[in-house]
Amino acid sequence: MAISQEISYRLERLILDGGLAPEQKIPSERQLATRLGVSRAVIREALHELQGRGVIETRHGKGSFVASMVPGASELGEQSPLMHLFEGHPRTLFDLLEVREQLEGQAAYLAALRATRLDRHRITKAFRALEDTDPLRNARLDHGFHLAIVEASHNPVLVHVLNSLKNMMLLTVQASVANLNPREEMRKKIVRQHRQLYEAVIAGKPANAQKVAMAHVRFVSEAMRDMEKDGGKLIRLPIEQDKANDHLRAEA
Amino acid sequence: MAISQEISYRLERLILDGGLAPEQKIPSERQLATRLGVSRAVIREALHELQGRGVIETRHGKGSFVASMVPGASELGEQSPLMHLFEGHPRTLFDLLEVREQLEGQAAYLAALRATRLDRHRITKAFRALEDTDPLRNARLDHGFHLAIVEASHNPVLVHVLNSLKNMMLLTVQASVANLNPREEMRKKIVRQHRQLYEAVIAGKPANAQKVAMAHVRFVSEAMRDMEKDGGKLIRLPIEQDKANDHLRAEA
DNA sequence: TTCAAAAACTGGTCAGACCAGTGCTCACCG
DNA sequence: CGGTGAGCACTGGTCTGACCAGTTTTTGAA
Repeated sequence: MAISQEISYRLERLILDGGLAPEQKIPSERQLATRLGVSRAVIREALHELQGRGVIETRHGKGSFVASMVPGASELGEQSPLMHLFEGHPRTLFDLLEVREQLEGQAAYLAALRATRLDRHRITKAFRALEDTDPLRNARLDHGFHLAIVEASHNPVLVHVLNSLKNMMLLTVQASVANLNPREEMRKKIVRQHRQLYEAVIAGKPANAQKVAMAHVRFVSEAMRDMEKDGGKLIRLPIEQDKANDHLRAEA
Repeated sequence: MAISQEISYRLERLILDGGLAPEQKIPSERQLATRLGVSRAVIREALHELQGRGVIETRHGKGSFVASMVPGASELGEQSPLMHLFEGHPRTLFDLLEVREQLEGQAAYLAALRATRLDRHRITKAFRALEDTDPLRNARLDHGFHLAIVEASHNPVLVHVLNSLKNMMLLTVQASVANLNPREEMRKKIVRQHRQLYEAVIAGKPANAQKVAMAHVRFVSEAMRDMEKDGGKLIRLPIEQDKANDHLRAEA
């Protein structure tokens, strides 16, 4: 067994057993190296391993800290490993949308099923605002409308996951959504989809709401895909390899 | 962002996206360092991080390999169940399962649609292992089977989200299968569900695969709900201090 | 007393060296 | 001819010491 791994296990056990509390600071790399009688490189490798397991977090200039084991904030949140899957690969965007299609559908389904009076009131309010407002500036309202529905699903996990996915999307394609609406024809379709979704949820028709919500996401997704194509950028097919990483492969 | 982390994410994406198959060899540390224009230390840290996440395995003198999450070659010392030491809020557990039902269904759908020959091989291998093994000891195999399917969806976002959800579940209760299987009639049902799922995916029947996968998660979910009702608070592990590691703590 | 510069931390990266397993090659010996 | 073992060329594992880059503390001059 490699020393670096022995050390990572030792530290992990110490942390998980409660010897070190969450948020607590771990001794500096140089200190650990001295005390354990190994080089700093070994310590760094061990810490990276723990980092990979989500046991610790490391901050440049500050130190390493025991990660809070509550999965709420850091697990799927903004600092999620998912974020780093991007690297500007448009492929990931559509992977995201693919997942969102499913989850938005489920959210709509559950919302139609579980929405309370208060939920319906919120959804209605968001929908009215969306309809009455200048379509050129309604990105936020659009978000609010969908969020109201998701929250009406009364499933915190779903809310959280969808929120994370949406945040990640906004970081990459902020402009895209905005560019979608101005095209009159598309705007009308989207408005109609929203209305259908709204009515299905309020009317308490789960299956219908799900179908409409999924169609909505898929429509947006395909519109974006078309836009990408028109822009000259080619979208990679699902299973196609990423040639840019070819040099990472081992030779045969 | 640290370079070592960028590299680990880059490699991870390549692997999860199907660019590198399980058991496949990764270029040597020295090669990676040269090709990516960084020092070997950075490469080693990145690899350790991936190792921590279980994405790769490293063998002294041989090289690093994409981990086979599928049973077969990972005969090395079974990692003892890590934490699982929480007393969960059952509510969150079922919220999680609700979302998982949807996503596992989607994964199965996409897998049936997109699985390559290699994917089918891996899935088959995992399925065979699952069928041929002592049902009392197959939590890992069950996980491997489902994971093989999820990965065949070729959607890294889906892989990550489902993995996160599963990790969260582990914080609440131990793997469901371990608790469910001992009941003979349930075991048989689960086995049949697995077989149906397997056949649908291999046969390339997306809709069918999705339906079966969702039914499977729902079944497990309901079984757990019943168990809860029967008053079974699940696993709890003793917490043991390790005084021998006192010198690893930072001074107050 | 105030506050900005400097010092003293922290982690991040680099270079080159050497040790330790693994596996291939090829010349030597029976 | 057929082993077979020593050597060599790989692989990862560790060490050293240097320097860069953020963060916090100390310090000294205005």
